[in-house]
Amino acid sequence: MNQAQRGRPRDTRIDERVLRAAATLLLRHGYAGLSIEEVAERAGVAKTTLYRRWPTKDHLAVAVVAHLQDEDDITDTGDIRRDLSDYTEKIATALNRLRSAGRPAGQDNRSAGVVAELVAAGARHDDIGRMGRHNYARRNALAVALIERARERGQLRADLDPLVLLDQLAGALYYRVLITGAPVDRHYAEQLVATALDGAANRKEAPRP
Amino acid sequence: MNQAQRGRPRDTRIDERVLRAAATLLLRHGYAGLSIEEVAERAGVAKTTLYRRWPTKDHLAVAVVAHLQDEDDITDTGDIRRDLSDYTEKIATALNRLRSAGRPAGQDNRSAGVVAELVAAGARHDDIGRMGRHNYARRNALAVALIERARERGQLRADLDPLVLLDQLAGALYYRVLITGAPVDRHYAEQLVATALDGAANRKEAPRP
Amino acid sequence: MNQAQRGRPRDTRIDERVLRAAATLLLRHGYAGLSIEEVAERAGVAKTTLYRRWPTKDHLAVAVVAHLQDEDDITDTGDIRRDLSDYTEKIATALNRLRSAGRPAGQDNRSAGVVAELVAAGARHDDIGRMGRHNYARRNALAVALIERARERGQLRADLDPLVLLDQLAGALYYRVLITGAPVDRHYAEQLVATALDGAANRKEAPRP
Amino acid sequence: MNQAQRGRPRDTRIDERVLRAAATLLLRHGYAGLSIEEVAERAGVAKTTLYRRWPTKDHLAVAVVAHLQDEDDITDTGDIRRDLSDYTEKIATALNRLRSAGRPAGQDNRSAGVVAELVAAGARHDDIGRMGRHNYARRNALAVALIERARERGQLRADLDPLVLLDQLAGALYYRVLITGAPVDRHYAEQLVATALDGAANRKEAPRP
DNA sequence: GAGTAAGCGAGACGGTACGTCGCGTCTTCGT
DNA sequence: ACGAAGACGCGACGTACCGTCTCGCTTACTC
Repeated sequence: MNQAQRGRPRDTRIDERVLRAAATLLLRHGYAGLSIEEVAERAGVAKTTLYRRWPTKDHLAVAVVAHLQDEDDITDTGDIRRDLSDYTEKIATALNRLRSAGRPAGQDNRSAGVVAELVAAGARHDDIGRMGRHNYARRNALAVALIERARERGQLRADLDPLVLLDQLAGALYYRVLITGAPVDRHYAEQLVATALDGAANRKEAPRP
Repeated sequence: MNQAQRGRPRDTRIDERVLRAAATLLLRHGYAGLSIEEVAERAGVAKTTLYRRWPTKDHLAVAVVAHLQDEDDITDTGDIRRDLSDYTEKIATALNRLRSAGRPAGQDNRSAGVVAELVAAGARHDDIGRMGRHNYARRNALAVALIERARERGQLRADLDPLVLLDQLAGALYYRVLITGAPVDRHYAEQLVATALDGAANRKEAPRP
Repeated sequence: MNQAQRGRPRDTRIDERVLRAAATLLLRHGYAGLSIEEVAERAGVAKTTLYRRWPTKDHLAVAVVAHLQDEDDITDTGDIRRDLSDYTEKIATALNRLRSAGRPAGQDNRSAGVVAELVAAGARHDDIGRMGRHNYARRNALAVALIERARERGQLRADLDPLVLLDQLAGALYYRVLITGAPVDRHYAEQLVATALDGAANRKEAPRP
Repeated sequence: MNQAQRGRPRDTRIDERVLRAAATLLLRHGYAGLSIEEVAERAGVAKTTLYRRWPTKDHLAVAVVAHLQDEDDITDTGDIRRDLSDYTEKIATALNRLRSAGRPAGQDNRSAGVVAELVAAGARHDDIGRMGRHNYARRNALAVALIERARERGQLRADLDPLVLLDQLAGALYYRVLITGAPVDRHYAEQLVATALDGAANRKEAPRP
């Protein structure tokens, strides 16, 4: 059965207030600008209360970002080219949100760092890392299913490894956001999908004789 | 001509000693385990001397990694498939070095974090970010030239955007290392290149009707 | 009524431990030998805790000395000559304690410096200066009262300014300790009082005709 | 004979420039505001050059103040009351110069600290201490001679210890400047001398029965 | 409705590094 | 030698945040 409740129950409104305050700080001042001390003050909450829910600043930050990103689900229209473009664009949108949210204007490097710090957080704490990988696996599983169905319809090569294709799409986005700083948008998503599906090799001539 | 020398010249052996000490710490204990205080002590150097050369722990860390990675140049054998595989593998090797160096065994998450922290460092300090992007641009320029030559030889599509192809190759590697934690090796590099060149679409039938 | 207690109360034993450790260092190695870092270590206390109570090394040093000097009160026997000698001697004793405490032997210059550094501390920080002057004013007020009573008994001149007399007594002591390095003891105190009371002028002849 | 000169002779104009720069800093920002680094820069002189002349910041500071104070000599008019008042006032003037020089307005505590820091400097370095005491002894010797002559003229008690009288005069001044912060001026000097010469005791009645 | 177990606000505490400051020494070149 | 320039070692400073703790008070559920 349910564990009988003992003692005063947690005030659920607090989570909301804290996450909002933390999100503000995180997006405005980057990861370093997110200090537990200030979050507590802004949320009108004691530090103790914070630590009771998120054992670490890293955990809090992850929760903030998870809270920001609404679940994007995958649509299957039968047109794999379009479905993959949609999927890719959704990832791009989420990344862009983290990248530029709350920024005055121009290229916002700071928040690009937020993504990196989250990755680092995953490396610092096993549980965060596991959770992150689990989430990615879950998301990927849906995309893999999409690809499988297209393959069964004969739209994709029979020997294609779906994960490799996904690596190429999502990877390119992360690479741009994290490393080169180049922009990612709908157009880039489509270009990516086109290149990935049609191949870079020239098929007019014998690609491999 | 040469600027006349003013004052006592910097002791060049110090850079060497410091970078070595820092590299040891960074690879052994991850980014958090890299403390200026201890680097100074191990290198037998005053903390002020460190700060005179690297204004920040982030700057030092970047310098360390730059120092670790020997310049990988690109070879052009005429076989684009092989050249790209080599190039991709070189990146993978560099990433793996950061990932697992000094780790006892098994999957080493900690050092995956090093890459992430370096990215974050680039986001925290404009100068580091600029320098990083500049370096990537330089490396990419060589690869772009390689691709252009192959295209002129008729091996690649005329309408191919070389940068997109490179994003797909390098991006997939970074994605695996940073996000999913999957392994990257020679085999993966080849698989990546094959998928990218030949395309995911099934060409036996009409790819786009 | 009493302010309701908020938060964890300060651990009062810490003050004791810190002041003891600081006193040891101060008396043994002089002002320069008093380092917050080492006090913290010896007292088994975090540096932050120290700074929470004494915002500055100067503040700590003042607190240490204040803690060393037990309140010397003034006795009124009716014999002003004796009372002033006692008072003067008490000051001398306190100064000597600072001067020679913990010194191996011989003329101890170092600790003469402690007095000077405390004065300098009062000049560096307004709050310390104010507090110091306040304390001296309080002590002087008692002595002034003593003098007033003696004057009412007809033992002192009617037109005497008590503060001037006190300046002459205490000042001579500080002057010796700080400037000339000459010794101050009971005998000197009595000599001082005698000279001050009886005057330097020769009264056998008309001092001012 | 004189040691034959070897090498380039010292540039004598440098002392002047340095002392002026140092005096500015010392009077404007107090002892802590006197930094060798900045003195060197302002004087347009290398730090090395500074250290070749004054082995320590303390030594420099002492030199600065010594340079500021022009030698006050003692005048003997035959009127001991007036001579002592003059002497006392001269000391007061010198102290006031250190106390208020360069201050915007109001009571300037900072520079009161300069005096204290000089005393502390004397405690930190034996040679400074010795030199300081020597100077005071020299000055006092002149005053003692003055007093002796007055005593021989029958103006002062035969059993008077001249040094005690001087302690009372000079001490009171230093005490006010350093400790209580009270003002010292011509009027106070006269009051001091009067009290010291005539005595605090009431001579109308039997002072000591 | 008295007990009691937990939540909560507040703030002290230990700890770890950080980056800074100033001193006094040294090394190099040029005068 | 002296002088300018500036690197270097050293020692401490005061700060910032983290995450833990100890108070007193509040809010439920339970008996």
